[in-house]
Amino acid sequence: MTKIRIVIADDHVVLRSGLRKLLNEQPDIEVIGEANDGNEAITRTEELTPDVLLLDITMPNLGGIDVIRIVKARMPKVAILVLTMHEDEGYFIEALKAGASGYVPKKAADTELIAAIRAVNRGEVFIYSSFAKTMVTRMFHGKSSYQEEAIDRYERLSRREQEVLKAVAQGYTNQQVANQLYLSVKTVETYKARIMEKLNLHSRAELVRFALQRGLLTQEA
Amino acid sequence: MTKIRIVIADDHVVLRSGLRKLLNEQPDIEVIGEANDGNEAITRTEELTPDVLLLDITMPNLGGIDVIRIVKARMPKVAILVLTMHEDEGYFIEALKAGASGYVPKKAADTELIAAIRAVNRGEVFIYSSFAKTMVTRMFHGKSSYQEEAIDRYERLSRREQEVLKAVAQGYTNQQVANQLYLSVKTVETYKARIMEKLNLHSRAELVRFALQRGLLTQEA
DNA sequence: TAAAATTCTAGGGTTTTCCCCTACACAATG
DNA sequence: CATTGTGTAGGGGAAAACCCTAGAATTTTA
Repeated sequence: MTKIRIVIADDHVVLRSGLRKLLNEQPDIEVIGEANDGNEAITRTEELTPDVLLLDITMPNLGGIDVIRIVKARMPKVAILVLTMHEDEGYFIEALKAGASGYVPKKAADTELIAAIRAVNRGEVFIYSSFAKTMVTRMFHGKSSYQEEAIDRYERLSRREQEVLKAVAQGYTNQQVANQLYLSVKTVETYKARIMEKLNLHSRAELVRFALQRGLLTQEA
Repeated sequence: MTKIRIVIADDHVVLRSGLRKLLNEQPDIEVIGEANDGNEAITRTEELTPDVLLLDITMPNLGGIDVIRIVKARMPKVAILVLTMHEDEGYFIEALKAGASGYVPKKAADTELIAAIRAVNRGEVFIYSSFAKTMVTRMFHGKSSYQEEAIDRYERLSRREQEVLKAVAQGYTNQQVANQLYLSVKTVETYKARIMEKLNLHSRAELVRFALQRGLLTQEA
């Protein structure tokens, strides 16, 4: 009997250590490597070719969604299970679209995590119960497509537009953004208008909420 | 030889489970209880009177800083060790002021966490190395008092001012805030001006940054 | 308990910012 | 080679924000 070979990628060392103990206790699971950020996650996965990559989305250097895409492109046989503190449906959908096989929040029970690992290793898609429920509810209320489409469309913003979006959400005036990016205020205004149109937003408040959901606003920035 | 008795309070069940394994492996440490939110942290601590309360700051229902204050007021003998993903100096200082004996980020190594537990159990204050470093650096640059005072002064804002601060940071216009709170725009403008003065802020961007650091901007809100 | 400070509320007038529409060059794409 | 997307920007009017001032209510302090 071969064990399920796992690489854990999470920037919280304490969590990794704990998980390692927890998972190694299982008779059918073996942690074979760890990674501290997105880049490491990719190299470790390529080096070790695990059965399952247990991945946190919010990590320094390289965002988890991109890691999923890259790993899936290079090694489609590695099942990716996202383990995250985000209980946001936006991330959830995106992770699955990018190629993840499962999505488990950190507030899940350890037994659920283990069940998820086994499921994705068998080639199944594991959807954490409360997310499944939320999805159904949202769909009934017709909110799903509306909001998730907006979140999805973020990727279609050009680089400049993304920069402007972030700066505006941070509370800078158009003039200040223009100074930061060495542009005319007018140019910034145009970008902003296009952003609003593309994302179907109608006020700065909505724009800020969007940025928050996308994780664009952090302490460091 | 009596073991160090610990209660773990964190809303991430997976993390708790892992930590439990990790800590119970130590010969001198014993996890005697867990809590899923701030309220539970308090009741568990009162029920079990552990030697050390290992506490996450960001939890639902009751914020960690308040938990520190309450636990310290009711059971001053329990050492509180904060374990958090925040690497923000603001939280750090506040936690210590509120009565925590130590502060360890989740990205710390497991050995450091264990060392910290032993230290606070002995009655020492454990300061994670990088924070100590940051503190010293900040002091040399004179930034410490400046910014931390501002963070401190937040509590001196009146309730109305706090409401306005939050709403403005969320990107609402003064008019929109006024509508939400059933006030005149003019009143909101006055509050905003006072907030800016009290916190020594000079633009919406600074206000947003402040709100972010204070954790006033979250996905839910 | 009286005086002082703080808080809640809001208007007038000026300055700044934002928003709608328009415009053009360049690149990619079909 | 024409349509679409991106980077850039202006003019002019509307909206929002800012500075100053101010009174009533509440709280704190001397």
